[in-house]
Amino acid sequence: MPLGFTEHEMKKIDDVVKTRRRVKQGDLLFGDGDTFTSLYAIRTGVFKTSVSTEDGREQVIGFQMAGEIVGLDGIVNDAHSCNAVALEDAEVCVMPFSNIEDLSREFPELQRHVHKIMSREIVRENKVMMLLGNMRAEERLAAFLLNLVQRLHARGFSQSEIVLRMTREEIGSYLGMKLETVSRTFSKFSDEGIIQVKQRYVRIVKPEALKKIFDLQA
Amino acid sequence: MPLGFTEHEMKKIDDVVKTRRRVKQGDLLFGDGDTFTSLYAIRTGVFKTSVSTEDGREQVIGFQMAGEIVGLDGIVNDAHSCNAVALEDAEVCVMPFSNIEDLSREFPELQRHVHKIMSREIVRENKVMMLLGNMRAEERLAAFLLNLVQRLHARGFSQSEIVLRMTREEIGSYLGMKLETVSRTFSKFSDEGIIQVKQRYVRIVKPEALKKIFDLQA
DNA sequence: TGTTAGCTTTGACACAAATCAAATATCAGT
DNA sequence: ACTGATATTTGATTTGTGTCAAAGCTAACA
Repeated sequence: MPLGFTEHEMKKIDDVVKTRRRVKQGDLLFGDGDTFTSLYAIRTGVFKTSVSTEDGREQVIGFQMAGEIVGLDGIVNDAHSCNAVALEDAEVCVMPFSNIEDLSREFPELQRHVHKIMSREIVRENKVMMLLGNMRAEERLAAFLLNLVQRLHARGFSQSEIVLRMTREEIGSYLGMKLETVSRTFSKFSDEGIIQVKQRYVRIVKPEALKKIFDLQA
Repeated sequence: MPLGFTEHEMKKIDDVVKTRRRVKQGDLLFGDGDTFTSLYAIRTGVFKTSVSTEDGREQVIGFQMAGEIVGLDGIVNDAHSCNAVALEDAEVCVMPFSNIEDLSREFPELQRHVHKIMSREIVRENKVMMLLGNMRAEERLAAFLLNLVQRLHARGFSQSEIVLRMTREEIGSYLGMKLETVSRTFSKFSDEGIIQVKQRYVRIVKPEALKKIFDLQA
């Protein structure tokens, strides 16, 4: 939440955020087609969001963690158009969107904050499109790992160690490649001494080498 | 613009939209890094929006036409993070974002409208991610063509005839494939009698066949 | 502590799309 | 209307990933 509010204002804003909901690992926070009522601020746990085709192919569109907002897809049609699944036991703040709209008419700071959140999501997706449209498998995985540690580090975790909450298949879906290719690319980075991998545990040994892969590669 | 306003309200809203700007073919409406001040509603002409890597690869992230809004990427950092280029001579309404924010605090209908526009863009990008991550060249081009005629038809143009405003390379960039592959796929559809192509002119002969390609394909 | 089910790794092979290359067509500007 | 620049098509070949298959690893549960 943004700064710059009086105590009284904070109180009103806090009210929007007071409802909590726990989501067990593997459970849906919301699903494609569900009626849209609220945005969700993740307090703990990691989620994946995904869309599916009729024939059953899944595309993971993002992995979200503490402090991030999910549910923005639902605003336009008053119904969600993707699935949000907890990858580990999680807790979210349920923020009824009508309350958000009411309050953000009252508080310009909050209004601006909401707009920035939506714009940030658009910009994030632009970057993913670049990744999916232009990059090769190694670049994609390098970008993915760097993005992940950076976000984890911003939340007080290690700069170099990651415990992945998602499977190779989910990583592959997000990055537009098959799980075998994800696995092979992990192995390749490991052979080159850039990372250490043991199943879900990844240690980034040479972050510069990863950066090099994904911005020097022609 | 949404309905349900009084005459007086309409007047105030119209004021936001009164500034016009002409953009010549090939010119930038805004570029990556430009200070963000306004959203732009396209009145005439077609734009492409794109992002680039340091090493010069371009990823087209969308083609926008009359009635669509560009510039949402700029809100989060008060600076644009993509380029918007006119693919033909165009005219836009310049809508200073601070005016939009002021007015949408006053008019809940407008506020809701702005939120929906941003959410719609998020949902659109989700679909593009599915396309880039999961589909094969033929499916991508089929989906692209169907999307294009559908939007053109909604604007009063033909259901079956398209004059492309973008090159094969720009289509390829958008769809995550090389221009040669775009050209070959056009030729293949043409050989199969699904479409007729002559350079930028495309006539969709069998729309069902295109639909079949992109939702029946395993 | 054994057993099962679900992940992950690795190998061999196939194939869709990229790359390289050349010919043709079209457009913009003089 | 000519001319150079740009866009498009098509062919030959290469290559990065996908596909299929099998074995190994891990974790959860009885």
